[in-house]
Amino acid sequence: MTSDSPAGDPAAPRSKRVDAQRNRQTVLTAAAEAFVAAGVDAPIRQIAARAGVGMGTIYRHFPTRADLVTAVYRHQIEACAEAGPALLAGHDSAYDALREWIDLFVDFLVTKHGLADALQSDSDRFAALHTYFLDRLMPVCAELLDAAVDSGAIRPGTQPYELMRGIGNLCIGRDNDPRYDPRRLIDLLLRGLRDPGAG
Amino acid sequence: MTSDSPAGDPAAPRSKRVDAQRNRQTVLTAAAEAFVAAGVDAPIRQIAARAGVGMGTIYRHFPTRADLVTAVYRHQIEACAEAGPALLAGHDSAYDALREWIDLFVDFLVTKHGLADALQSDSDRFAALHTYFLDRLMPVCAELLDAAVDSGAIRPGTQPYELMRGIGNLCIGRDNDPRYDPRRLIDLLLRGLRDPGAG
DNA sequence: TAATATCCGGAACACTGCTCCGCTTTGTCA
DNA sequence: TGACAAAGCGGAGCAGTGTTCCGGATATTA
Repeated sequence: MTSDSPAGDPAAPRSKRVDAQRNRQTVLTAAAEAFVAAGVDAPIRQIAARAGVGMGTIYRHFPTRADLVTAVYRHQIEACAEAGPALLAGHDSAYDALREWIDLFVDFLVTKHGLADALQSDSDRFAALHTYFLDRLMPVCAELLDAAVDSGAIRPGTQPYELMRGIGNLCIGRDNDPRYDPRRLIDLLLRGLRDPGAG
Repeated sequence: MTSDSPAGDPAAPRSKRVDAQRNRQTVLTAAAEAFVAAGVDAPIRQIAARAGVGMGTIYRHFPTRADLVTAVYRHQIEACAEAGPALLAGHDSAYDALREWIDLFVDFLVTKHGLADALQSDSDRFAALHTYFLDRLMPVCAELLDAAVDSGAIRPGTQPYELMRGIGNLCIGRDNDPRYDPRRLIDLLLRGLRDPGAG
């Protein structure tokens, strides 16, 4: 939002060359397709071939893989972040808002093959992705969590970081094994979060 | 237990050469060290160098990485499996037995860096490891779970596979971030499992 | 149009898993 | 003991991946 606006920004020394802008978009599209087909681990060469560009082009626009993944999913991450306050405002029960937001978050993770895996990957390649997710979504989660605690629906003591990471972890696993549904376990988790002494 | 006994088995055509047995043990020791130092993803070349053998030797004794990991941790997996019935017999409350067994399981996973990650790895390299864990531990978990359900301590409906995999997933992440403790989330999970209508 | 800043492509390097086969060592039998 | 066959060993070599780098192509500007 700060660097993409070519119009009349006096601080911006110059706009990107049009071919560069075009390539950036082409790579983004190709990457999105490749991620669907092969997960966020799709080989760079494969993405480059699909986009019809060289590998160098991808690395110039997106120095790390996390940058590429972030760029591809930015809109959806933003949507998820913005849904938090909206849900809170639209529900009488903060707990219901929290639950629905988590549903959104889980849907996002499980439909992007390998995204949850990447988020918890031990490799440094995805560190920036991890950071971006946390920076953007953890405050939202914290707000919902606090509201639910304040309303007495859930017990205090659980930290937003831990909850988000736990949910993310439960979403790991790209197969469609019917024996494993992350949502059922997350449901259990939320149930365990409820304060038995409150409605 | 079936192939390691060289003594007097009439079905065994011949015992392994002593140098082969020695190498197998050397590799096992080196692998254990490497796993501690670099996780279960430690490069084969590295393990080979540490053991002072060629890569071919490792691949001959342990055709897949899962075989190597399995062999290294076999004793501990067995111990975990055998602890199940013992805990059940030693506790009045099946729920307490289940909880303690899960503690054991979690301790095992979190102390072996990257083991939980490997268990849920998308890669086929670890498929056999996954299978071994499940074959050996899922029946144990099922027994404990059934007993806890029968005693009325927890609600029915949760499958052992789902529970084990969920717990395994929660243990993923090799860092020691104090903000994330799998045990706290697993505690929440167990709390959600309890039948609110029972003691 | 000419000059130059920018960008592109992919060869090249490093690292990994894994296979394959010539050579070495061990066990056996006369 | 000596010789032979079977078993085992080592690591070169192939394939796939991430990442860097720079000569050449292209767009922009004067």
